[in-house]
Amino acid sequence: MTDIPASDARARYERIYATLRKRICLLDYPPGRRLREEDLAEEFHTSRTPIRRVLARLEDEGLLWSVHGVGTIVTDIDIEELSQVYRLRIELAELIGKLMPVPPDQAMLNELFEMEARCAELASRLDAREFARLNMDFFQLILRLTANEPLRDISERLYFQTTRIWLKTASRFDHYRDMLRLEVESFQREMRDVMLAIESADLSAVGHVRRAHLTTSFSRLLAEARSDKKADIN
Amino acid sequence: MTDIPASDARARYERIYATLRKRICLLDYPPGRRLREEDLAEEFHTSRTPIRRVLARLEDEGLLWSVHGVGTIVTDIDIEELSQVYRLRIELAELIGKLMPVPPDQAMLNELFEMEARCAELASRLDAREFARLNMDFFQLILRLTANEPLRDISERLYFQTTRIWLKTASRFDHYRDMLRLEVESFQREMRDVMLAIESADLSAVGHVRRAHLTTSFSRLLAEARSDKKADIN
DNA sequence: ACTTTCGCAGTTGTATACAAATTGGTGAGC
DNA sequence: GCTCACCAATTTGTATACAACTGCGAAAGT
Repeated sequence: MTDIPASDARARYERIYATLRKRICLLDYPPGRRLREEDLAEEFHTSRTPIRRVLARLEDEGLLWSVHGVGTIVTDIDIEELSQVYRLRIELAELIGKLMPVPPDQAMLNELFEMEARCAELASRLDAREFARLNMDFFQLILRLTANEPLRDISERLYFQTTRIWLKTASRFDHYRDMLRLEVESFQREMRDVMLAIESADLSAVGHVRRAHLTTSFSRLLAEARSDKKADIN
Repeated sequence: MTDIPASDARARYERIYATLRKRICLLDYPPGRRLREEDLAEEFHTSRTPIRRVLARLEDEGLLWSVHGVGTIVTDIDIEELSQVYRLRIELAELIGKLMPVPPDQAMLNELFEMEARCAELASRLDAREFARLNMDFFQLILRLTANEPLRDISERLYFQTTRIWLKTASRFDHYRDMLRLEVESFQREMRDVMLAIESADLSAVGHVRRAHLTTSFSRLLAEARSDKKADIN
């Protein structure tokens, strides 16, 4: 059996999809932003047709919303609506260590060490966008701890549905930097706890650790958002 | 706020999608079957363009596989590969009763009674295709027991990824009718247990019941499939 | 007889012209 | 000055012509 031809059409499709998804989740395209198919077609040196396939998928996943005659708009996100996605993510986090766990190899451990270094550097510099990127990379590394592919796909999908909310919420606050510091510190603890669990060769413990951190991180966010909304009303 | 315009383009898209998905899962389009975009376009009185959007989604979900220059082919299914999806479905079954449970209204109970009648009738007639349809309807009713929409979406998606396997596996056996009878009886018990759990107003019990039945039903299938493979080798 | 090459038929992928829908503004009417 | 109707610009949705690719078979060469 030879290599799969890799069908560069499909490869390009995946590349554009990943690119746009990342832009949306890092708020390069903030909620409400209108994307023009023709602009994207020009940027990626193609026609509207392949672009439309990418946009259709992003729409199916809830990141975009196309309206005939108007445009393709980045969806807005509301923390109350997203709380359901979080509830589910919290449950799935535990499954990652339970369903077909994959002991990490040395390459993976090395990547983890690198990330820890990036995190330490981040703790002193406090760059929100860089935090979001690190968080994303860490998540995708964690996914490699399970060989259950549907679980990986679904977890990733839900991750990208929720991850924008932190950046968006925090950017509205004046104590933005305080929130970020708190979050980076919490993330640092999560990485440390995950590494300890991995070292003790207990992947289900990784699940418990991540579940706990996801829960606290979400309720912290929820509390902030609600206090903000209350302040708006008054 | 008035009614959403319902954008009949999107409604048609959803309709065609649901139609083709059902055909694939009832084996009207068996694994390996080649679909021609132009035929489908003609059947649904449209052009290839909207059809291609539907096919792209079915491909993303693993039910189809498009190859440039060859055709769009219904994917084959292998029970060993699908066991991962089953593992996940088993875990999610329990969540349906746990995350935002929705007490069933009278209309839903009536539908359940109707299904029970269909099931009883089925037990005497033994029609595999009708069994698959009833199973599908029952599953979609169960989904209404949770208001957690992402959980609903994901559970549905995984259901349609796995449901063909029973029909496909069973149809290869000469004791096909025995298998079907066994399966219908098991399904009948599942419905009864679910209704008992609902009557006692304990939706998390529904989850446990369904988890248990899904587990046994899958291992039964797995055992059959493996004994068959072994017989092939000898 | 076997192998290899070439070409044709058939299908999906891409580009593009056109249709349909919405928005915003402009001007007539009051 | 205000309202309403209508038109034009803009953008997504659809249809279709064409390009790219694959598989198969025929035919030529050995």
